Amino acid sequence: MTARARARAEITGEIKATARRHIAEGGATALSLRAVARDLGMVSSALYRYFPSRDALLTALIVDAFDAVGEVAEKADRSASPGDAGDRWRAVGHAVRRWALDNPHEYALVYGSPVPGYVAPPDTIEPATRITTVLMTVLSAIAEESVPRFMPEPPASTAAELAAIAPDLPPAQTALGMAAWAQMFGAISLELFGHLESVVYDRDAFFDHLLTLAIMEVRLAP
Amino acid sequence: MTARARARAEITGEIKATARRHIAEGGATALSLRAVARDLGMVSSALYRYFPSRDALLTALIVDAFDAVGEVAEKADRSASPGDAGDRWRAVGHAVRRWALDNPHEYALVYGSPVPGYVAPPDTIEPATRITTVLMTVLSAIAEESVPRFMPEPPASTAAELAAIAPDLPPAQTALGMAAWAQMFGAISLELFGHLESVVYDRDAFFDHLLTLAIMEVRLAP
DNA sequence: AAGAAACGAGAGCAGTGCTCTTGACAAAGA
DNA sequence: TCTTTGTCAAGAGCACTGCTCTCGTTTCTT
Repeated sequence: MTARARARAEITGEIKATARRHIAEGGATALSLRAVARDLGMVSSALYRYFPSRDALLTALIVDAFDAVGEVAEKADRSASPGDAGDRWRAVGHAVRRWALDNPHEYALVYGSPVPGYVAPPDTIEPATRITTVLMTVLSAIAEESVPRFMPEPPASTAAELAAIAPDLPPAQTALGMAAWAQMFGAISLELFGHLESVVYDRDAFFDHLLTLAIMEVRLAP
Repeated sequence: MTARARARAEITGEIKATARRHIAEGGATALSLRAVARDLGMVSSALYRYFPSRDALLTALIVDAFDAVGEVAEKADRSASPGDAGDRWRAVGHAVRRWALDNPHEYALVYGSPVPGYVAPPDTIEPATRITTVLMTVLSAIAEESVPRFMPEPPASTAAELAAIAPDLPPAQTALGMAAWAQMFGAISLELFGHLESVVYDRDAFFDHLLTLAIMEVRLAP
């Protein structure tokens, strides 16, 4: 590796790092090539030697974000008890949520609304499958575990809040209602933001089935 | 109502209409006051007589979008069989999804990532509760209905696709897995994009309970 | 009818992405 | 070792953005 190639890799990394910093505190539209260049003590045009356009820089950051959330999920899965599929699921879920809360703008970058005019290049779909693989693996393990049928009660603090929301319903049922809500919302967002199109094709029927499942839980509550 | 007030209301409506049109085909960041003004045959500065800033115009559009999706939900609920809570739920779900697919950028405006630097003014929270009210009402009705316990099978087309995704699992279980996935994703997005903070306070415990519920379904499958 | 308020138009400021040209420097070939 | 070749930072410049200010003009209110 020549000195030039090394310098190039280093500068590319610095550009991505400061760009990520800017996005972290202002979101995607706050990403300004000139501002990044200013922070690095170079002139804006010099930046085009490393990224052909603003979108290209954004794409690189999106790929990194997909990779980051995928790694978070994999790590959480590994750190959970291998035999307990439920523990694995919850570990992954909490880890992904933690990452999302810590990096809200990066989460929005990959799971929020796509940047207008931006079309995901092929480079992004491979890192995107990383977390999908983890989730599918864990869910398969859960499906193969046979556990007694019971519907868990929410913990005391949650139960109190749920009682405040719907005083005339048992908290467990309200919790299932919010789960149904989250599920519906999540299904729409997954479909709309393009994380489903390569998996499910008859999305009308699929969504209808999901809606049915969502309220089955509510009915199973008591 | 004076002629001036009438003209003002009319022009305000035209501005919002063309702004909505621009957003529909380019997203929120494609909303340019100058472009809107150009389309209306006026100069950009004149537009500031009607909206004090770009964000104010965006806020008006967000309020309208919340109102639109709320009305869609209410209308769907009314058009369903009043006695069949499950039918009401599915009608609302399909209607909201339809609206989201028809108006993706407006959906992203209210349920996708918030525009950077944009903080939702108080005006937006009241229209935002409209759909929440509908969903809670329907879910309450579902909770009060007593129905036999059974886990519905996915329709044939969906079952085939699910079998392709996970060949070694029963399609019904794969469907429940994707429902769990959508639920987790939806819960994170709801929390992150600020549609939950005025409802749930101990979000850590709440999210943990949701995660548990999500996989209960998977376990209940066979 | 006179004053006040609202209005549209225009110029101008600071910022943006991006392109093109210029000169300096390093890496390889003769 | 000298020369060519390609890469690099820098600067000027274009078209665009949100926004502010000023200027006459129109409309409503008193």
